[in-house]
Amino acid sequence: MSIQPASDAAVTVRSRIIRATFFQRDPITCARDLIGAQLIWGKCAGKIVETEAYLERADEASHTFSRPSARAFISRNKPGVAYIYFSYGTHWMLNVLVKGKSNGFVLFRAVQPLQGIELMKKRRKIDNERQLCSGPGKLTQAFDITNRYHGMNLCVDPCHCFAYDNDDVDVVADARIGITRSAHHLWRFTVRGSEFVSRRVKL
DNA sequence: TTCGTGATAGAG
DNA sequence: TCTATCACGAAG
Repeated sequence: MSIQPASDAAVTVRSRIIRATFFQRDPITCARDLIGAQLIWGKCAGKIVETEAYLERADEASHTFSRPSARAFISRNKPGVAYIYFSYGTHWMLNVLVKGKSNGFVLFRAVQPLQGIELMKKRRKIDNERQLCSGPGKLTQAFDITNRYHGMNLCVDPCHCFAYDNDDVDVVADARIGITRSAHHLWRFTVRGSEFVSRRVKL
C-alpha cells in the first residue's frame, strides 16, 4: 500500500487525490471521497470509515445555521483547514473546511485504527480496537485532537494530513446521526459492512 | 434510557 | 445574566 500526503505536488500525480481535495468542490463529494482514505495525525493513523457532510447554506443541522462564528470561520479560512469544536462538555469534533461549488464541513465520525494502536488504547483506556475510534468523540480522544489544532491547514504538514491508497472502497450513503433538523439528507458516508463505524447502517 | 458536561447564542 | 441547545459517550 502506498501512502501519499495530499500535498499540492501529489495532486498532480494521482487522480484519487485530486478528487479528494477541499477546494472547487462541495462537502458532500468530499465526505464521500474521503471514505477509505487515511487520517494521519502524529504517530497515529487510521482508515476513514465514516464521515458526514454539513453545508454552509440550506442545512439546518450545520453550525453555520445558528453560529455566526462558524460562518466567519469559513470566510476567514482556506479550504482544507481544520474546524474543531467542543461538544456536550466533553468531546472534541474534527471537521475539515470545504470551499468551492458549495461551502461547508466534513465531520470525521470514525476511523479504523492502523498505526499507533497501543497509544490509542492508552489514551482511550480500553483494549477493544473496534471501540477505539468508532465515534467522533472517541476518534479525537484516541488521536489526541483538541482545539489546539483548530485552524491548522491539513494539506501541508505530512504529520497532520490525509493520505490515499489504491483500495477500491464500497461506500454507503445514509442519514446523518444525532441531529433533528435537516435529518432527511443522505449525507453520512460509511464503508459498507465496516465494524469500525459508530452505528451500523440499517439495511 | 439517562445524564454529565461546557461552549455558544439569543433573550431579557 | 439566564437559559436552551447541542454533529456525544458511558453506564446501566
